[in-house]
Amino acid sequence: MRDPLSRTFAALADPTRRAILARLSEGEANVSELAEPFLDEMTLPAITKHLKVLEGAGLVSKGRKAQWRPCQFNGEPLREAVDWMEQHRIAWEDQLDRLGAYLKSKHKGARHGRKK
Amino acid sequence: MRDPLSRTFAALADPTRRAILARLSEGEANVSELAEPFLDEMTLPAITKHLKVLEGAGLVSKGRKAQWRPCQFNGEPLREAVDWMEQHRIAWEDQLDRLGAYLKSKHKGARHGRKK
DNA sequence: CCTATATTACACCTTTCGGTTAATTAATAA
DNA sequence: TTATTAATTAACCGAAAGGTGTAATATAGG
Repeated sequence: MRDPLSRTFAALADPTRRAILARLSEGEANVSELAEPFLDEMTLPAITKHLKVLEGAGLVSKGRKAQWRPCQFNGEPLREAVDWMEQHRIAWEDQLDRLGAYLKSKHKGARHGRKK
Repeated sequence: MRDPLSRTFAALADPTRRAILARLSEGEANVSELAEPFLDEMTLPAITKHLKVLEGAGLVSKGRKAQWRPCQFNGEPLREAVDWMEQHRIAWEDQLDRLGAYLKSKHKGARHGRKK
């Protein structure tokens, strides 16, 4: 996943990472706070790795305060990702609209014995 | 990746698959048509696999017309994905707004020797 | 039936992912 | 200095991802 968009989507393609982001979108937290809800499912190094993926995607930035690493959410990369999705979702809807209009016109044409 | 959201994001986390979706958002196409732009980078079975990932995420549906498999885009799964991103992006912006307001009030307080 | 075209299935390989345990660094506190 | 807390690093593992080449499967048309 070299390109930024792929990195963003890949980072989001994991429920643990999404949960971490959801937590961070409420406000900053350090690593052990982020890890706490998952410590019955996985260990701390696993969380460290997840955070590194999120950092790599630019979705999280980590500071330092004594021995703690306060993490912050960064929603900026989401914009490009949302844009991509919306652009193609809309193209798809337009496509459906055109299909619908075509079918409708064809039906009318059949009923009236002509097109338009 | 068992949950639908993870499947959607994972499917989008690959530039080849995104290109296929982009192509399909313009209108239906069969497998070899979709493969054509990539045949110098990879083989047909690779495309078949990518299509299967996209199908698994519900982003593409495949029909059959003689020996061709016309593929269609389905933008429905994108809705949930966009919703997730927007929800947290907005929470993040609110967070920034609150921080900005706090800093501003603190500055005023410092200038006037009191808070509020 | 035979053949050509479109697509998939199968077996395999290499790299990445998501996790582990154990050791290590960094900073505070006693 | 020693101990404690927070977090990372390193080495390793199994499974999944993303490819390949080769065979198999539809389907249409002589």
